Amino acid sequence: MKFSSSYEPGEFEADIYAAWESSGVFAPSVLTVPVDNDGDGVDDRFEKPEDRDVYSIVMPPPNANGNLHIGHGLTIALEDSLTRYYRLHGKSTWYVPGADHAGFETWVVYEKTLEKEGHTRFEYDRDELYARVWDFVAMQRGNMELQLRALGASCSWKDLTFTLDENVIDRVYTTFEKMWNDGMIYRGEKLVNYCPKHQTAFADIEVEHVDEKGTLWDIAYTYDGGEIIVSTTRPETLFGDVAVAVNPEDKRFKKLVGKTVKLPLADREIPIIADEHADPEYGTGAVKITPAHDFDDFEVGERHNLPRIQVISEDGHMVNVPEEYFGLTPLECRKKVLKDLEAAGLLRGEKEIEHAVAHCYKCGTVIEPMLKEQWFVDVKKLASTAIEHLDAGEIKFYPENKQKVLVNYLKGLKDWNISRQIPWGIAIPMFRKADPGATDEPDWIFDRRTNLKEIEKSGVKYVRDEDTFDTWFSSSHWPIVCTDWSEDNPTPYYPLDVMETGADLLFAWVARMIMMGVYLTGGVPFREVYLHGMVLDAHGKKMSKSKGNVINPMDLVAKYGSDAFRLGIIRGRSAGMNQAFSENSVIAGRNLCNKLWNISRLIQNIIDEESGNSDASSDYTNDNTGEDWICREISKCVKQVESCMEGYRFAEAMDILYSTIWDKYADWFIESQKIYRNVPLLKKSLETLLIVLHPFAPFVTETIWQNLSWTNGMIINAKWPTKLEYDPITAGQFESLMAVVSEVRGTLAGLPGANKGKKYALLYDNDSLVEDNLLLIKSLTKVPAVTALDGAPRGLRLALNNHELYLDVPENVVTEYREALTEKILIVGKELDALNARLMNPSYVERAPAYLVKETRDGVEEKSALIERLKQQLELI
RNA sequence: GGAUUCUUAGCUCAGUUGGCUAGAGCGCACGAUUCACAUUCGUGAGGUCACAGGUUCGAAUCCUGUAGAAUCCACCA
Repeated sequence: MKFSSSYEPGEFEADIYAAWESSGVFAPSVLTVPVDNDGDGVDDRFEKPEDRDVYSIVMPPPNANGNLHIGHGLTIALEDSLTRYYRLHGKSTWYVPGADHAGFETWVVYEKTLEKEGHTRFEYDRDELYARVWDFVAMQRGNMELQLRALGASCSWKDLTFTLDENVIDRVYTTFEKMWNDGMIYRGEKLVNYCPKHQTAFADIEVEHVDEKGTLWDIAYTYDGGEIIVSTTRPETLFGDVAVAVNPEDKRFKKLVGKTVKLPLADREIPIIADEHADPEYGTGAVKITPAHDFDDFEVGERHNLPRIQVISEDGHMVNVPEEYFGLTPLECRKKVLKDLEAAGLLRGEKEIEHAVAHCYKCGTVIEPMLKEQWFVDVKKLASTAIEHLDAGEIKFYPENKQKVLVNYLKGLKDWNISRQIPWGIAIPMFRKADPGATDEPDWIFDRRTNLKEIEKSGVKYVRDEDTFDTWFSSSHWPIVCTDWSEDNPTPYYPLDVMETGADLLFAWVARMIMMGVYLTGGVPFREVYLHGMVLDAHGKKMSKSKGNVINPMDLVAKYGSDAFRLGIIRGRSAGMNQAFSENSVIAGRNLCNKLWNISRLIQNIIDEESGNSDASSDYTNDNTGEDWICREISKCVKQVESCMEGYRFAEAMDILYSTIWDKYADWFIESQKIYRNVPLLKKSLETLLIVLHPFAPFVTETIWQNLSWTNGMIINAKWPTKLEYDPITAGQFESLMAVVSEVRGTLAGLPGANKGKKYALLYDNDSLVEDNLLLIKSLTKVPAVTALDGAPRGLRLALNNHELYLDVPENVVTEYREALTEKILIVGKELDALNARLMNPSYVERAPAYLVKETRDGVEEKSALIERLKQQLELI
């Protein structure tokens, strides 16, 4: 087999992925695990999750017609590592890939291309637009899926779920119908966040609040014998005022409550009312009430049963206003109103203030609160049931604190506006009676035939609602639709083992999946939630196109390989934390892959040289120095990786693997095997490390596996290793040897002056550890010779270890070394003092655990002995 | 305004219930090198763990406060 001198990922990755995919290994092997709970001979449910041998996880669907960004790269790296890890454990794993129609995002892109062609959405009806966007998406689709493959995602492609798939729409309609029947859906005229540019409403969560400077104007509203001055940032909405509110506790205005005042610039009287909303401390303490254009005022209006007067239309122009203002944009109107107020002597002051202004998260346009009839979901029950399940600890969160944050959010959750005025989405299956006064039939009926503009029921004509669902409404079904769960067809893959996604989606998505899962299935949709933080640029700044600091994951994959990217993106990352990312960590990953490749190359060379040893790995025995030790270290590594994966500590698992492979396996064990060759152990140990690394670096481990002469099948299907056998005493002895080697190296490198780094022979006196490992020590330290001391000790005594060892350096060099030696004595002396001080403290000796006290005592003994040896050496000079 | 989190080496970050002399990668310095790997090997420098108190035999870790940073939520006209 061929191992070139360095690992070239580009030569292998595509073929390896194709081999996995065509072998069918991505699909789950077990479909049902029936259990007969009550023993009546009929299977009535599936195994409890903790007993089952399946593992399920679904992919947060990337935009179907987009490209993957760095965050997707992280998502895939994490989810695929989990999937592969549990597959190696023999579980039937199901990683369901997805593609998102990305309602609003895609719509914005498509609307731009429409504009470029000189058209607007208003020229077409909904079905036409839907068909056009469908084609538009189909044309661009596929990139994302290729990129998932390039990242090594071992997901079950035949189960790919698109958010507009028929079964998704069916499920959403079924849910909507159920909610409708349960009385949880209502049509309400409410103020919604409305983007005048996109002409659609948004959920609260889709709105971005930005602190901005604004002006607060004081305007006089007059009444017989006086005036009341109100403060407002939006004078143009004055025509929609229906009241002036003052705080009931505010003594200044107490007498005025109940009076009416004249609305400036308009011929209308409005009442002065008392409401807590008015803050005596803010502005003048009196506030105008415009229920149709302000969220607070809307609520005040509800409390006081006030009318709602809409003065800004959905396309952003003034309506229901005096003629001279009609048709102006709100901004034009504001200017004119201010001018006219000033002329009328009613403008009493203005002041700069800072306040939060809502913006469209996509185009930045200021959100206009707009009175609209929309479908709402009553969330009270959904949220409270979800909270019950969360409080019962049915979902474990990583990081832990997110559970509290989520419950807090659910407690304050407002009713959910699910109507969107965008054609690209799932149509709302509701129809309105064409002639409101005609019959006793209901005004609205549920019907799935959203492809029809009109339907007839009981002889009454109904017209469809043209709106579509908020994408989060359908997305909240994701665990259910991906696992194909249904009332009559429960599956062992539901609930999911884990939901992995970005921490920024905790509210928008995770919260809704939980509410929906609990509502529809009676149980939580996943057992655990792992939330990753944002991937920031190398300087800890958010990546954005405008800043030009966006890193494209595919560029890194092309440059360093898929595994390098995966290793790099996971490194140094912990749950929920936004963390910086730089190419350096990818380079470190690439280096590890290359290291492993070369380790394998050397081992294969050794095996090729040892004739007749190309059969599958067999039993091994540890015969030589270092072998028990590496078995111990690998066993330790496997165990630690297991515990890390259980706690979703990916970065830590990787660190452990990195140092085991590099600092232990390559630097010590492989080096020692250049002297002693234990072919069965070489095979076994390499296989073990390859398997344990495979979840993180699937391509290189599989490529090596395929290139080795003795391995069978594919590593993706391998069995997770059990511990390697070793003798702990021998394992410990090797550490003494390592310490000796390190001291020789360190001492040589630290020799003074021109002798720095020069190699001198190592002399030993009556030392079996050294005597038994002459060749190994010579090879590891690169000293010219390791020989028994003849005659009196000479040269430089190695004092750190309790061995009688000397470096055979000339007299003058020893003398020059004196200073370094003195310094060392001082340092060790300080350490000894610290230990002694601890022992002098009676509380410590009394109250600290015995093993610690013993360790301290041992330390004192050790350090004293060391100082003794160092002093002897000094005297020798 | 509220919530959550963070502050550890030049940089990016680990440090699981408090326990010896606080770790890693990258970077840096010095040295090595035909014989698996320069994507290499060896050695080393670099930290009053943001600050101030407290609890404890013992604090990077727990508590309180201060300062700074980030994210999310929020109706301040």
